[in-house]
Amino acid sequence: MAREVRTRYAPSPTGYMHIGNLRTALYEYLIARSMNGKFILRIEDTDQERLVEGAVDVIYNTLKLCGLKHDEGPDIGGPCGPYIQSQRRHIYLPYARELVEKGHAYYCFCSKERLEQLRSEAEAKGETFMYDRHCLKLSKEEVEEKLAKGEPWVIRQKMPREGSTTFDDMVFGTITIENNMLEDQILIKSDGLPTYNFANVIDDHLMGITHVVRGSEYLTSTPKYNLLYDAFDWEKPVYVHLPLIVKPDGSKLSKRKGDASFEDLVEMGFLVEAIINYIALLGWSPDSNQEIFSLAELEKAFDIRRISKSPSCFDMEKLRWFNAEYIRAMPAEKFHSLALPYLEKAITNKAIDLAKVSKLLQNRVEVLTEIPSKVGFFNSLEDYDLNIYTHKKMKTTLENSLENLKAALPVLEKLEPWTEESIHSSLLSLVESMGIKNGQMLWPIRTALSGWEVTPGGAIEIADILGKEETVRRIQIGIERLEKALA
RNA sequence: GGCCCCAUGGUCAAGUGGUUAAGACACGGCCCUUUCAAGGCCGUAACAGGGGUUCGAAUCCCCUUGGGGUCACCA
Repeated sequence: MAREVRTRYAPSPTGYMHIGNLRTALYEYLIARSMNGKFILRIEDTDQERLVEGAVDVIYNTLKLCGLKHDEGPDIGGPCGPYIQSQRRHIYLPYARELVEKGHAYYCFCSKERLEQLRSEAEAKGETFMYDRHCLKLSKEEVEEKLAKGEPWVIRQKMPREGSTTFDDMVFGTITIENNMLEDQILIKSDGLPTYNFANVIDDHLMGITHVVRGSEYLTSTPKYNLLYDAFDWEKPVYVHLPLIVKPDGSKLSKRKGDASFEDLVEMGFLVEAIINYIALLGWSPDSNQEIFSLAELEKAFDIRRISKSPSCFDMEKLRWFNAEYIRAMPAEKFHSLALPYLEKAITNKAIDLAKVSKLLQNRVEVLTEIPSKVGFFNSLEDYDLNIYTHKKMKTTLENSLENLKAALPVLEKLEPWTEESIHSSLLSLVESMGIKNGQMLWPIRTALSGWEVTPGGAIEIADILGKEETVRRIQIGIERLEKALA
């Protein structure tokens, strides 16, 4: 029987969840779920210099928001704990020592200064710097002596100098790297903690990870990890390297350049379901034409073999479309509850029924944050350019607008009860009796009621929401202003 | 620069030797219509270039070009 599939999401807590990281987490989750496996969260905080306060919470919150429930992790425990590398610090050194004994690694006492100098010398000559194995020559006695003296040390992996290393990746296929390209990388740092390069191998093995899923930037260093697995005689995992997500200009997403993180997108008014749906399709495609996927549907449909190799571009427009699809598909009450915080800020007039405004908005909004800019006229009528009354297609002019507003005013003043239906029928029968086009009546009314050229909803819906009193008042203002202009 | 990887419309992408080269976003047009949306219908638009292999290449091989990644006591 095959081993249980186990994947892991192993972020370092930088306090910033970029879209590529999130997609990696999503794919790891989907691979595990689609194969009845386990999804593990492990925090890779071996870089003490980059620790960020509260960063781990960002990770928990994001996973939770997105519904990527892990089966094991720092917060919920599990059989392979602890799940935070800094809390596992004591387990790595013995493994490194084992490697030293076996001849696959060695102590190095070179100072950072020496290395920096060698590096800059190489750079000056236009060469690629690679550690010169200065400390490999040290005898066992010399090493013991330096250790006894308390000289700072690191442990380096001893790479083979000849031959090549080949591995298979589920998405990129067979990859071969010449061994002489591999540097004797540091396994244990002078602070006693392992580097990512070492810790990830030890932990992945100890945690029984079967599928190592990560960005394609790790492709060229994977041979080093396999050499480690071989040195320990451990079973190697299946590798799934993911193509990068890039910006429209082709460069990769980065925090430094201010590219949107997951949190930013949420703040920008995007729904997590839409974000997940969109990024799932960035680099993976189903075997159907289905575009809209819930997380549960993704769990069923996901297939590693359909991950693409080429990098894909993060397209805000497409995300907006997904977001709009989710907004339109949700029940009106749900949309209203999401829209409410934005509406309450934009509309302070308590007479306005915000639920009705939400109904108007649901089909007209792609992201929640654009709500305020669409509803200001409900709150109060601002001065507007009278030229809006003139509309060629509606066949309206200043003159007939005035005329029609004057005709509508008494009808509306008398109207009882004040409902969308009653407004509709009274206005339309007025139109009929006057023998004019609908637009010639409704365009001027909508203009008078809103003062805007474009509004969510038409004259009737707006009149209903505004209420009789305010509707009449705004029409009167329109009449007065038109009369003044035409006088 | 060395090494590794990638290459279908502006974007996401299907396609695994024989297709009129899907679909989606965006864009344009039309319809619907009280503005704007939504919805419906239609349309513009692609196999980077050059060599092979083959009866036949988007699909296989090579070269070129372009793009990306990687070369840390970061992950």
